Amino acid sequence: MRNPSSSGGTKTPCCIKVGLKRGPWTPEEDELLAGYINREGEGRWRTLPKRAGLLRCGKSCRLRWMNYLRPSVKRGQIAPDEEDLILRLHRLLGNRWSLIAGRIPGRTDNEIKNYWNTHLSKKLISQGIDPRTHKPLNPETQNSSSNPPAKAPSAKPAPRPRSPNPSPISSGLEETSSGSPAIIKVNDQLQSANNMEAVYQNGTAAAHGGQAGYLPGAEHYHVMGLRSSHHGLSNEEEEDLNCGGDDVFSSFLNSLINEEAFPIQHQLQQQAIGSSSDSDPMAAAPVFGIGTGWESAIMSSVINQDNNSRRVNEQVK
DNA sequence: AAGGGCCTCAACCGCTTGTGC
DNA sequence: GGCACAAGCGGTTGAGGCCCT
Repeated sequence: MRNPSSSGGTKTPCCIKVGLKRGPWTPEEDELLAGYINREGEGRWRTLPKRAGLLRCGKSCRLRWMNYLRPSVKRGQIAPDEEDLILRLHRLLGNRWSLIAGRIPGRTDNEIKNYWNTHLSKKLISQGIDPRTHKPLNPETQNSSSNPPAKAPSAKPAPRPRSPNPSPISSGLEETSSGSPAIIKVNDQLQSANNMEAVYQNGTAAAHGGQAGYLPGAEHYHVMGLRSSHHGLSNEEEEDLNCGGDDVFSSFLNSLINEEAFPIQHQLQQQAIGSSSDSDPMAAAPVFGIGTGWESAIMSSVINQDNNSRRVNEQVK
């Protein structure tokens, strides 16, 4: 795909540095990689290419496996319900594609990211919705067919400073001085969701021992309620993880995703039916109450989760 | 038919995070 | 605490196909 000679940065890409192959994968390479991983399993990507007999860097192998060769990867069109889920999750999580992908079986973060950038963001813009904040665009630009924003810079996610806990919500708060209280509430709640994620990551970090075959992020995905069939655990182990794991964040996310969990909002939506666009994401924006009590549930469940993870890790050993 | 522009998405890059020593 | 290494993540790129004129 990309021209190797086009990478003219100050740093030399690893693949060029060691004279490895770049660009599109050939069927032969796919076969080599898939065959090796099926025999030996995932992991140790840095040394995998040499062991598998591939002239690729480990990163490239990992990406090819994760995004294309992995058996669980679903190919083909994004279904309408998947699209709706992506929209809802993006409203909740922002550009956190791996988190979004984790909740959509068979879809990869790359695929969802591409689909968002090429389809959904444009769709939102055409509906007068800012794809970054899920808030209405400037009313002046709204419903303005003479000034289509298809190629507007906002169609692509704006570069954001990297941070340990990137918060898509911050972008939603930028204009809250003029925004509605409902949006502020939403964003407060979502910020809490981000914090919750951090709690979970911290809470399970101790259980992430360096066992052979351990896939970083696999338990994290589980904890986050992200069903992943490629984490290297058997069904029994996965069930063990599920059992008693609480998966509160997953439940929380589900409750956010499911509008039925928001009676007020649902009521508003019912009222809005017929009077506004049925696919208006803002019409589906949940209106949160304060003090749901989930935070304490999270904290207690973290302890259970941690203990449970330790137990499972012992079994894996 | 041609060719220019647009669109899609696989692949890459740079950075961050986690872990072991 | 600092360093090195492995892995994951989000942003970006560009080849190839499609569409329009």
